[in-house]
Amino acid sequence: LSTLADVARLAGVSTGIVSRVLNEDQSLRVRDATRSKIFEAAEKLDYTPNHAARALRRSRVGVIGLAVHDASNPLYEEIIAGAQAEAMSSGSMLVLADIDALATNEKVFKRVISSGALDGLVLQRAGTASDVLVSRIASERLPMVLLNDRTEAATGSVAADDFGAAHLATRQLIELGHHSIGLLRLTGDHMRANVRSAGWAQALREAGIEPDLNLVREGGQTVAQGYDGMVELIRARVRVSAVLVANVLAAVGALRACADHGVAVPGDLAIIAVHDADIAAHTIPRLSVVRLPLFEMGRMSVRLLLEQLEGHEPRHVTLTSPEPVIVLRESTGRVER
Amino acid sequence: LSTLADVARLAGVSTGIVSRVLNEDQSLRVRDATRSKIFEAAEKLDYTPNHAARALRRSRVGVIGLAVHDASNPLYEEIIAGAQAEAMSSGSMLVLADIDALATNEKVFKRVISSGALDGLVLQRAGTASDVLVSRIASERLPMVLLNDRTEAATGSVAADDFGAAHLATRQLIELGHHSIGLLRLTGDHMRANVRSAGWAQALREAGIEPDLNLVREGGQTVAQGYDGMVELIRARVRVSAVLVANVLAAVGALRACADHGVAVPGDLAIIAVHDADIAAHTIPRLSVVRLPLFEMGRMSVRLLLEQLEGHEPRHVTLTSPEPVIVLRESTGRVER
DNA sequence: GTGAAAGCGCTAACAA
DNA sequence: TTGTTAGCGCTTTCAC
Repeated sequence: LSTLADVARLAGVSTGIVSRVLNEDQSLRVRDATRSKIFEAAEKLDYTPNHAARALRRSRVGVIGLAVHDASNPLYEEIIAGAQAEAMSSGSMLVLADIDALATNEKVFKRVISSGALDGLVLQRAGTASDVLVSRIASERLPMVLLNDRTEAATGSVAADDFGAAHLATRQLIELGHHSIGLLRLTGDHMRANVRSAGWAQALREAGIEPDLNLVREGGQTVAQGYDGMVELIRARVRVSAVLVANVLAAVGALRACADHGVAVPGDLAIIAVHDADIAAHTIPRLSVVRLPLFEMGRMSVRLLLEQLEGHEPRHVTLTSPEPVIVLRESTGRVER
Repeated sequence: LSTLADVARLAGVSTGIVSRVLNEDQSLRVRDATRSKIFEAAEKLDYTPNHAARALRRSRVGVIGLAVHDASNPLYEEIIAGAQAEAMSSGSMLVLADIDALATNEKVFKRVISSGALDGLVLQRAGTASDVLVSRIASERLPMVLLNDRTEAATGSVAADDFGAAHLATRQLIELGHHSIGLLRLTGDHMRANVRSAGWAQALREAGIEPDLNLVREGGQTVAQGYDGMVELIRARVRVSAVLVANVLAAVGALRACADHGVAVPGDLAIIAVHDADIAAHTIPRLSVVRLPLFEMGRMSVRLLLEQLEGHEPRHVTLTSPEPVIVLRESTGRVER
């Protein structure tokens, strides 16, 4: 493979200018002829700068990490795509990691983090033990930004309008005529979970309904967890005519639980979920959901990280636009219109 | 952060031995005292070798890429986990990429590939245009191994027993008493697709049934594609009492299509799918599937890649154990027993 | 047993 | 406008 020196030799100049020309150094005045000689030579040799050498020299590798729980959750698809897009457009490479996998091997993780293999890290925490470990280790060595989770001041964060989404969904249920509205909340004590719960409560209060904690269960964020949560709720034999499920996948499981227990959806129980996904349009019945700007969130998270790498102070941004939007399908019953 | 030189200074030795001791160079005889001084110093300074410097020197970065279509497909979860595990245990880092995202930006992709940022690439192709582009570019610059897809000789490959899986599933259907058995095949003309189709055909022939191509449609590998495929099959008004769907997610969509068209599953139509996933146990009705050793496949793929990096010839391996296993749930009807 | 030194490919400060 | 040079942190050969 060809090196800078090869290009310089072929172009008949020194490596110094080749580097500066190829990197489009503005503060450089070159003869046009030289410039083109260099470009031609680079083209001819199919020159690509060596990653390691550049990283060593610049002490910046151009790689940023995105660590999530359960990377194959379809929800992350959009977040990842957004992050990917932003990373690409700034010439960086995005690498995906699973938080639990990272925590499994603390040794390796520490090495990766401390070795300068990454310039920074975007983290989607969920309050687990792995989270604590991973973010403690990472935060003392790398710039970080947190997704939907704003505990520390020293790291950036970006939050979607989780409150608004839950609020909107709940209000929709109320408008449909429901009074006893349950909640399958995200599992754990973290910002996303709490804020979505708060949106639910607030919407109820605004409608003059006192939120009833007996109608709340943990719904998690997987099909299986959603199933279990709904089963609990059904077994509790409380009066509910509608439920807000804080996560689509959980809602898929919840649907199954209803079917297993003879609860008709939407006849006996209306269901609406937070987040959209391919599958939500194909369940029986199809799921009504509220859609959040996940792509934007991914994009913003790496933008904030990049800012920090430029030396700016960490920022906290809450995405207010595009706004959460309701997608009405079958699980909330037919809309009269 | 501390460097090798720092450690050497603190231990009162030269960087040379520090490097060799820390890397456990066998061909080195050191005084035990020296060795411990070095370890202590490294410990004290919390020394971690710099990734870039080491990569530059060794011309090996310790990073291997895994590129798939649709990374958030739950099927990949297992493959990825397996690959991850193998990579970790050999001290490498696995980075995930989406083939279509890569193909989007040929420039960046080429740069990543040629810059030595990756030691090798594991690729899950599906016969798309992106695939062709990506694998052409990559194959001339990097060692590669293909998942379930064995076209070239110059790259390694690992295949699951797709034939066996499809064969097993189809035989199950036959044993259940079905004669008219349809197929929702994977979209595209690639090995996985063709081999699964072949397994279906072969099982039928063995039972004295001539495979009927009128009963075959494209089912793709997403919920939406499966939906469309099944709709086509239903609209064709052919006589089918059972269908093998080549992918679970597609089967989820197929279920929806049946519901939409008044086709009762398993009453009117039995369905069995290839691959298992969390969701298959939560659909209505629950999906019967055949499970393939995906984790093993991921693991083997990076093992083969690592072998190539050691200078061995590319190998092709077909995973025969563990064998495909049937998981009977509801979509094939109750098993008499 | 251990040290010295060269050099991987690149960038940036300084000279010319 | 271009060339020269030092050095990023590490590994490895060769000398002592």
